[in-house]
Amino acid sequence: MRIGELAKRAGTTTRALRFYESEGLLEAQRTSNGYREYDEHDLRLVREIQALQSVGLSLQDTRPFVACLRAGHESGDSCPDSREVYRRRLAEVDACLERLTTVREFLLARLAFQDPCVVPEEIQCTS
Amino acid sequence: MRIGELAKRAGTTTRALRFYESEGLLEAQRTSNGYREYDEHDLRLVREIQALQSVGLSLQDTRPFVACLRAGHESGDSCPDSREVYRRRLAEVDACLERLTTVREFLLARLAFQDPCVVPEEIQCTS
DNA sequence: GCTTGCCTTGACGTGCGCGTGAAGGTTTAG
DNA sequence: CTAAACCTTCACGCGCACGTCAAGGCAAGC
Repeated sequence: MRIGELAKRAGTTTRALRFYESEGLLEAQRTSNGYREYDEHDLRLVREIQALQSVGLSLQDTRPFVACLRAGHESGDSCPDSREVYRRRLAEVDACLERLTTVREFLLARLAFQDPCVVPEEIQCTS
Repeated sequence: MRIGELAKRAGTTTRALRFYESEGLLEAQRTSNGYREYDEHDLRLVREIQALQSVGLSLQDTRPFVACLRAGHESGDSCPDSREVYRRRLAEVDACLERLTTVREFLLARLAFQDPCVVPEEIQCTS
């Protein structure tokens, strides 16, 4: 399939797919006229990238997973580097949960006109 | 006190304080030479802004609190608008907690080689 | 053969919030 | 006298994942 169809099936845009390629995450065969040609394997790869992004991983973080799939593994998360990324993200999420719980208590306390509780230093909590 | 001292006491920069002023959050008396002159009340205001930011509120969100203090109230969060901001942020935080909990379960499942669970659509979870 | 709609590359723009940097000048402190 | 602190305004940065536009090449239906 060509890039437009892949984009449609993956629910994204051609621009995003070309961007992934420029980042070395997605490779495409080329037909004689220069068009990119993809198969089901590529669709799966894009879906993997999307799934990883949806749990808050950056595009850079998806590299080990892509490499793992390229190396022939059944799933992208069976390689050590991928699992390390998972562990790192898990630690981030845990820190975020703790932080947000504190924030929540602060808000509840203020709404209840109680003493303000102390909110500790900042942590990045994204997506 | 002048802007440098206020910045130091509040643990911020003179640039940030001027920025707050440009946003209408902080007002200053001016001495004859044009220098900004602040008092303890202003320091308290800056600290309030910082506290609100630390629980994930934007500078815009701090406006009602500042207005409340300006209106002469003892604390910035005793006015209806301020409390509405708290409630809105609380709802955001709750959505974030739910989302991050799902993400956490996804990561744990993948790390345990179990079936991947579905992660729902994205929510902004910042600070 | 003409229109429509794919596709190509490349350079630059966007959004967002929260400031920061630089330039160029005046006042104060020691 | 000199360095540090202050003043103003305009513009720029940052992080990241793309979006937008430009200028043009193929393909397929009518």
